[in-house]
Amino acid sequence: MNDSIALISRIRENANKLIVKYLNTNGIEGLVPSHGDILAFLISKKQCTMNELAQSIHRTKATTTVLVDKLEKFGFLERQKSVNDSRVTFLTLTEKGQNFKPIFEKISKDLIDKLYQGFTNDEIIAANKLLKKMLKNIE
Amino acid sequence: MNDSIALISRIRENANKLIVKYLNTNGIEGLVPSHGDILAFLISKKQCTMNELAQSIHRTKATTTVLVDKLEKFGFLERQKSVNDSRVTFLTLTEKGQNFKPIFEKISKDLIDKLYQGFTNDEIIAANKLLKKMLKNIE
DNA sequence: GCAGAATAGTTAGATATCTAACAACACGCT
DNA sequence: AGCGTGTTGTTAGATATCTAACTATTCTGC
Repeated sequence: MNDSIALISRIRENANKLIVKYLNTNGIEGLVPSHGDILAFLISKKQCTMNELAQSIHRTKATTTVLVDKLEKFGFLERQKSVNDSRVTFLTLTEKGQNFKPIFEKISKDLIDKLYQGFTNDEIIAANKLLKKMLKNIE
Repeated sequence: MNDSIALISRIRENANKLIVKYLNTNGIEGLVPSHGDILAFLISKKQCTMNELAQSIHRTKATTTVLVDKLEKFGFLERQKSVNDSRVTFLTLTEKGQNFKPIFEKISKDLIDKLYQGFTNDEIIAANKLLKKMLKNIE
């Protein structure tokens, strides 16, 4: 519907496909970028509530429930009820989930390398500055 | 999963929400950006096959069928079987669909204005150049 | 202590999107 | 003409994602 937006959409869709491809290459099938976002967040945060998680990955609580269900089923994370507030559920990575860290780092690097192939360092900085400015405009 | 990709994802998601909002504001409810892409393509192309359409909006044939079903149901476009090849279906806008043109133009303008608010002309040109370069890298 | 409001996470339903399979059709070669 | 291959658009099933509604729980003010 609009050239810039169309470009951005195409980049994102291709990036998502690439992420899924990299995940598969590293032996992780059936996951999508949002799953990756969750695992990445838990790698850095160690433990969080469903609410925190939903906010961090910019998804609704309902979507987060489904995403977490699958990760729990695959054995990447665990749920624990809070002892202070029984509405609250904490999430932590299992050992299997923690083993995701090196894979996550590799995929991130490969993705960036591919996205910015042929860019100078100045161009990379400029691109990110412009993207941040766009996002701020459209929030 | 990656800062630049995350930025791009956020921009795209916010842009899509804005498109839907603008569509609603202009009296068109129940449509999503892909519907808009279809109408825009038919505004410029007048008539096309399902295959051409699917390729132009970067969606699979299956998805395109569902999208077109809805637009046909809403009265924006019509299907006609080809007389030369009975597998082929041509799509054309109805009068209601053609009335979408000014709305489409307005939405496009509003969206760009918002995305590039506060940008110099050089920055806009630079942003698009960088985005094209990224897309080429990641295709 | 109680009532009303707010909150956390889940459930149900709808939808855009994909893959895979399919039926009908067209094409090219023998 | 017949056969094998390729093509078109649809159908079926799965899934991430949303909204809305919900239950159970917690919080706040009286």
